[in-house]
Amino acid sequence: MGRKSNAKEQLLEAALDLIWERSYGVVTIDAICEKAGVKKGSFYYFFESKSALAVAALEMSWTTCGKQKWDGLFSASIPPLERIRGFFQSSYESQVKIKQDHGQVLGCPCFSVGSETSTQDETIRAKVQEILQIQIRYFESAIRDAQAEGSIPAGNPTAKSKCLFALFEGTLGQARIQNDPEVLRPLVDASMDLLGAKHTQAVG
Amino acid sequence: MGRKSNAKEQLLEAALDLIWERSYGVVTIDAICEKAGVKKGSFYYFFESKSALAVAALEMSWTTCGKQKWDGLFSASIPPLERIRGFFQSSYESQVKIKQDHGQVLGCPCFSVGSETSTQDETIRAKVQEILQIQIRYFESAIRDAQAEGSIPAGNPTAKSKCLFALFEGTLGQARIQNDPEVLRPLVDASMDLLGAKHTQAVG
DNA sequence: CTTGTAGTTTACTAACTAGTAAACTATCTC
DNA sequence: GAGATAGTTTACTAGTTAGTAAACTACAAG
Repeated sequence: MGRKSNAKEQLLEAALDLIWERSYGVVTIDAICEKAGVKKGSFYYFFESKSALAVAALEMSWTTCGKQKWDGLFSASIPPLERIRGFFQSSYESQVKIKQDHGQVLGCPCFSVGSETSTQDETIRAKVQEILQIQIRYFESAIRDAQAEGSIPAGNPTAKSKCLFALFEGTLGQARIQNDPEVLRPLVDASMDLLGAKHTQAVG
Repeated sequence: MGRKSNAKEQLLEAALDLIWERSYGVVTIDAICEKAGVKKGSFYYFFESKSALAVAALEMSWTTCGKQKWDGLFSASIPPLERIRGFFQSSYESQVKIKQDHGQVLGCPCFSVGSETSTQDETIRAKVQEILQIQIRYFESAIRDAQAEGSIPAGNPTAKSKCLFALFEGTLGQARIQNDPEVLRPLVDASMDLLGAKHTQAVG
């Protein structure tokens, strides 16, 4: 009953896009509404604030896009070190494409927004932390598998995964600041170095 | 001739503080003026925009604080790997102190502001990139020295330094998002792992 | 002690921004 | 086709914001 609408989805998409391209603090509700083609009254019908919209947008982005992508890249059907190499290769390719589409390397929306808002907005901070923790577990699982099959030396997989993830996010940040996806290129090999793996040939 | 003033310095300090604590986009010129105890007319006497102020504040922060600190920590009088271990130990301690003073882990102002503004403000982006490139060279030099004395295996020092720096900034970002300086603790050892150094005892 | 210079203060405008209230409209169910 | 429900639109307020202009003040050198 009532009438149908895709305004909520339009707002979520517009918000994610604008915040990713620009930044959380600089994007106004008016700008999000305009990009979404939705009037401000409707915005407040669906969301109580910009903050609430951002949390919902990050959640949506992860559950409807990110998760599938990570599940595929970290599939247990792939040898563990190949998962990691493939993931970094894919990240590089993603940012190349983002630069083509948006004219800029944008990096990781979660980490950027999290770092920007962490001292100002607890709900965004918590959502970002939740998603990042999930992502770290993909690394952890692959590292554990690699250690089990003996392709890298034994060691604390939790610590190693955090380390690898920090390397990843730090490099993404650099790529955004330099607006150059090539900054991500060395990650494929650097990650293997970090884990103590022997060098192998490139991923397909 | 004319009259004396410390308004410019007050504005630079207030701006750096506020932008570091909150974020660039969310801090207004009015807020900076209030914190600095300076009227807006004076602000526009010294700076043409918030962007120009931010560039000047980052520059000042590096030349009057950062540089001395890095010079001391990366002094050639210290064995190369100890420089790196000492640097990460010092970064950890800094963030502990920052959390005590500001109630929050704040990370690296340069990287945070750079990531936030890179798609929006070319002058800030360029200044941030300049400072970050300088910082990477401290790592590079220490790595070269470590390789020369044989305490780590040979390898491309430029690539390794970028890698180490990304690990550093990524971890600082995580520490800010989690508001927990302990996230930085493992960097001392993780950096040695990354460089392929044998484990040694803790720094003094 | 006066004149030029460097910096300060006030008062203002115009645009923007978040947020609200209420009238309005489409669609489903009975 | 009468409600009820779900969503939309308009028009508004009150507060904030960037930026400007011009009068004002302290100081130093001649």
